[in-house]
Amino acid sequence: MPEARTSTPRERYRTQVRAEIKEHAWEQIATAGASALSLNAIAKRMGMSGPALYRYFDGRDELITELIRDAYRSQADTLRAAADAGAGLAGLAHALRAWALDDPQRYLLIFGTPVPGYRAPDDVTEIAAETMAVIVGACAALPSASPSDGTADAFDAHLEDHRQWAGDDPAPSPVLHRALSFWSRLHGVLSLELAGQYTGMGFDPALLFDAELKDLLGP
Amino acid sequence: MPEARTSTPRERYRTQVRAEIKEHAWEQIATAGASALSLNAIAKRMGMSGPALYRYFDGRDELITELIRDAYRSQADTLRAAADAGAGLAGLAHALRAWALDDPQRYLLIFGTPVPGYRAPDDVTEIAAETMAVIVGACAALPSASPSDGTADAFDAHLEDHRQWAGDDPAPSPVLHRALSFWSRLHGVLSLELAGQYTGMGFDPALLFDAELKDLLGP
DNA sequence: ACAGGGCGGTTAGAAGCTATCACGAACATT
DNA sequence: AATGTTCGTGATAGCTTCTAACCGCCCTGT
Repeated sequence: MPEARTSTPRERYRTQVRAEIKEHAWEQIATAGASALSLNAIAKRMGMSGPALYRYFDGRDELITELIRDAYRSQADTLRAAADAGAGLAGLAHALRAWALDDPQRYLLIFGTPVPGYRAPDDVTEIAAETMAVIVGACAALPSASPSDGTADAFDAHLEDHRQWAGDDPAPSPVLHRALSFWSRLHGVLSLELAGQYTGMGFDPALLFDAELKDLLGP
Repeated sequence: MPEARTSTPRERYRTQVRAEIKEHAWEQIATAGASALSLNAIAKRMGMSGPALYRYFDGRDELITELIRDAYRSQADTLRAAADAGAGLAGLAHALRAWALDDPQRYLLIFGTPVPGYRAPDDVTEIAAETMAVIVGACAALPSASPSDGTADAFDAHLEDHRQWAGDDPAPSPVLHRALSFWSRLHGVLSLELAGQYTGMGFDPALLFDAELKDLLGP
C-alpha cells in the first residue's frame, strides 16, 4: 500500500485539469495570439461549459499570469540545462534561439508588448533573475572582457553602483555589462525575427543572429 | 474667392472626425494598451453612440491598421528630419530613442507582439523601407566598416546576394550589415526598456543604450 | 454505515464588446 | 423645389468575461 500519500485523488484531478486547460491555452495562443485567448473557447473545446473554468482559475488574468510564469520557467530551465551540459555563451545563445523559435508566441508573451499597468509577480521576476544568473555565469567563464583596452567604460562604472540585480555574484562589472549586452543584442535580432520584421528582406535571420553572436564574443 | 476648391466641406468634416477618432484612440492605447482599444468607448467619449464610428472606419482592425501606418510614418519622418538636419548615426540613434520614449505604446504597436495571421499592407512596408534607407545612408557616410580586418564576414557575403531590401542603394554589404546591426541592437535595448524588463535592475537604460551605440560606432 | 461538507459542474444572467441593419434627419446637388 | 448622398440613431445578433444560484457526487468523520 502506498504510504506517503501526499496528494488526494481530488488534488490530482484538479492539477490534471489545470494542466489540460493550460495546454489548450498554449495551443490557442500559438495560433491566434495571447489577445485572442478565450476561456469560453477553451471550456467548449474541453467539453464543458463556460464558467466551469473559474473553479480552476480566478479569471483570464490569472491564467495568463500562470502561462507567463511557465514560460519564464521553461526559459530558465532550458538555459540552465544548456549551461549544465557544458555549453558556453555561444551554446546558450543557440539554446535561447531554439527555445524562442520553438514557440514564438511563448517568447513574445514574455518579451512582447506589455499591458501598461501590469506588474509581474515577485516569483516571476525571481525566475528571470535565475536566467540572468546563468548568463552572467557563462560570461564570467569567458577569457576576458575589455582586455587590453585600459579605459574603463562609462557604463561599467555605472554598473559598479547598480549590481544588486546580479545577486551576490562577485563578477566584475565588465562581465555584467557583457551579460546585459548579450541579452539585449540577441533579444534584438530574435524579437525582430519573431515579429516578422525581417520577412520580405530576403536574408536569413539565423545568419544575422550568428553574426551578432560572433561580434559579441570576439574581442 | 478661393478657386482651387479641392475639398468639399463634407470631406473636410469627415477627415476632421477621422483625425479626432484617431486622437482618442492613441490616448486610449497609451493608457491601456492596444488590446484594450474600444470603438464603443471612443464613440461615447466623443458624444456619439456606438455604430456611428463605422461611418469612418470599417471596423476595429482598419482603425488599428491606420494607427500602425501613422506610427510608421511618424517614425520615418522623425529619422529623416534628423538626417536632414545633419545628424550622423549617433544622432539618428538618439532621435529614435526619443521618439520611442515619447510614446512607448506607439513604438510597441509597430515592434511589439504581432497577431499571428496579420500581414502589413504594402504601403506600410514601403514606409519601413524608407526608414531603412535613411539608416543605410547614415551608415554609408561613416568612415569605414570592417576596416583593416580583411576576412570578409560570412553574413556580409550572404547579404551580397540579398540586398534587394536596400533598393538601388549601391552601398557595399558591410554597410548594409552595419545598418541591420544598428537597427537590431538599438531595438534590443529599446524594446527591453519599454517593456519594463530592466525595471528593478536599478541601472539607467539610457547608459546601456549609449554603451551599445558607442560599441556599434567604434571600430 | 450513514449523514454532512466540500467540490465540480450546470444554467441563468449582467455588463461589455464588435458589427450589421433599418430608419430618420440633415445636408448637398441638380 | 425635388432628389440623392451622407450622418447619426436605436435595435439586434453574437461574442466575450465573470457572478450568482443551484444540483449532485465523492469523500470523509463520527
